[in-house]
Amino acid sequence: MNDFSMEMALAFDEAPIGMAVSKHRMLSMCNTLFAEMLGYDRDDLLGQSFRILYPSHAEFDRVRDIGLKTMEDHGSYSDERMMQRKDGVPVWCRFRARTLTPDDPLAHLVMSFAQIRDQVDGGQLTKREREVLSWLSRGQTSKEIGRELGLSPRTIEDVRARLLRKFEVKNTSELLSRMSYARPRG
Amino acid sequence: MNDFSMEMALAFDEAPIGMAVSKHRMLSMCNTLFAEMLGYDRDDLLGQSFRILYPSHAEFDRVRDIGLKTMEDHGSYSDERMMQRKDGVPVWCRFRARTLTPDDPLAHLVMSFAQIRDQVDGGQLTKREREVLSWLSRGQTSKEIGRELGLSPRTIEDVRARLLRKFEVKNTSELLSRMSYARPRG
DNA sequence: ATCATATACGGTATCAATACCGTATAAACA
DNA sequence: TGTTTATACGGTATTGATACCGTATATGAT
Repeated sequence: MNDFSMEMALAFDEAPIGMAVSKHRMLSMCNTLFAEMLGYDRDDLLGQSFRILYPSHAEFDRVRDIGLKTMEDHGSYSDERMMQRKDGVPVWCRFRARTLTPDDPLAHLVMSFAQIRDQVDGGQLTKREREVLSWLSRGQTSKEIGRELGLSPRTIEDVRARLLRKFEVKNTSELLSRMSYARPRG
Repeated sequence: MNDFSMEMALAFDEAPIGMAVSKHRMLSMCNTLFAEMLGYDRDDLLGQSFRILYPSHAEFDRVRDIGLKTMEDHGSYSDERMMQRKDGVPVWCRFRARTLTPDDPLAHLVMSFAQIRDQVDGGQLTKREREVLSWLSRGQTSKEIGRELGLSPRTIEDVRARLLRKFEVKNTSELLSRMSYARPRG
C-alpha cells in the first residue's frame, strides 16, 4: 500500500459525513462518524446486516426496492430516509449511494449519510410537527394543511410557530432551508 | 497497510459525494467525484491551491474566514457555497468540513462537497437569482435583501417570481425545500 | 400536586408575499 | 432587425404569515 491510499483511508475515516460500504446489504466498512451517528462502536457494526439500522423489517425491505431501478440506470441514487439508532431513537438522513456493480446494485455499495437534524437543542420533533413540516415542504399553506389534516388553520399556525421557535428561525423559508441539513450550533 | 485501509481508500475514491483533503488551503487529496464535479482530472488538482476552485480572490478569502471560529470551537463547519468549475461555470455545493488540527483549523481539513442542483430543467440560474436565493435561505425578506444589495424591494420580488416560475413551485418555502439537494431524475 | 409542554381553537393587527397592471434599459440571439 | 430574456422599478389588490391576546384539555415529568 502507498501513501496515496493511506491518505484516502484517513480522509474516509475522518470525513465530516457518515460513510459506509455494504456488500449484499451487509456492512463491510464504515467510518467513525457513521458509527457515532447511530450510537455504535464501529467494531459492533462491521459484518452486521443493515437491518439493525432500520426501524422495521418493512422499512428495510422498502428502502431496498426504491433505489434499485435508478441505480441500475444511473449507478447512483439519493433520497431522505429514517435510520434507527442503537437506543431506538430515529435519525433522519440524506442518503446517497453509488454502486460498484451496476448489474447487481446491492452487491457492492458505497453510501454517504448526512444527518438532518433529528433533535432541536435536546427535544425531538413531535409527530404533529413532522407531519406539518412535510406539508410545508410541499408549499402548502396553513389553510390547505388544516383541510388535509382535518384541523383548524389556527392550529397549524400554532405548530408552525412552535417549529420556528424550536429552530430559532425567522420564517418558514429559513426553516425549510435549515431542515435540509444540520448546521453548526454557533 | 492492511485490508481495512484498502477498503477505506476504495470507499473514499468511489464515494457518492465529492471529497477532498486540504493542508493550508492546498489540495492534498480528492476523490474521483470531486475532480469530476469541477471538471478536472485528479492529477491536475493535487498540489494546487484551492484558490482555482473559487470564482474570485475575494470569495476565496471570504470562505476562509467564515468557518474559522466555528471550527475552532466545534471542530467542524458546514455551509452552502459557490465553487467554480474549470470551464468557469459556477457549481453550488453543500460544504462540510472537519479539521484534524483544531488549534489551526486550516492546517489539515477533510471536506465533503455535495452538489446542489445547479440547473433547472435545462436552464441555469443567473447570478442575481443565485444571490437572492442565498439570502432567502437565511430567512431574509425582500425588503431586507433589497437593502443588502442596494436594490428596490420590488426588484427582489421580480427575481423571486422568476425563481418560482423556473422551479414550478407555489412559494418560497417549497422553493427552498427543493433547492436543498439534487433529487434523482426518476 | 404542580409545572411545563403539546395539542387545539378563537380573534385581531401588522407585515410579507404573491400576482397582476405598467415602463424602461441592456444583452443575447436568430 | 426584431425577439426574447434579465434586469430594475413603480403602483395596487389579495392572500398568507406572523405575533400577539385569550381559553381549554391532555400528558408527562419532578
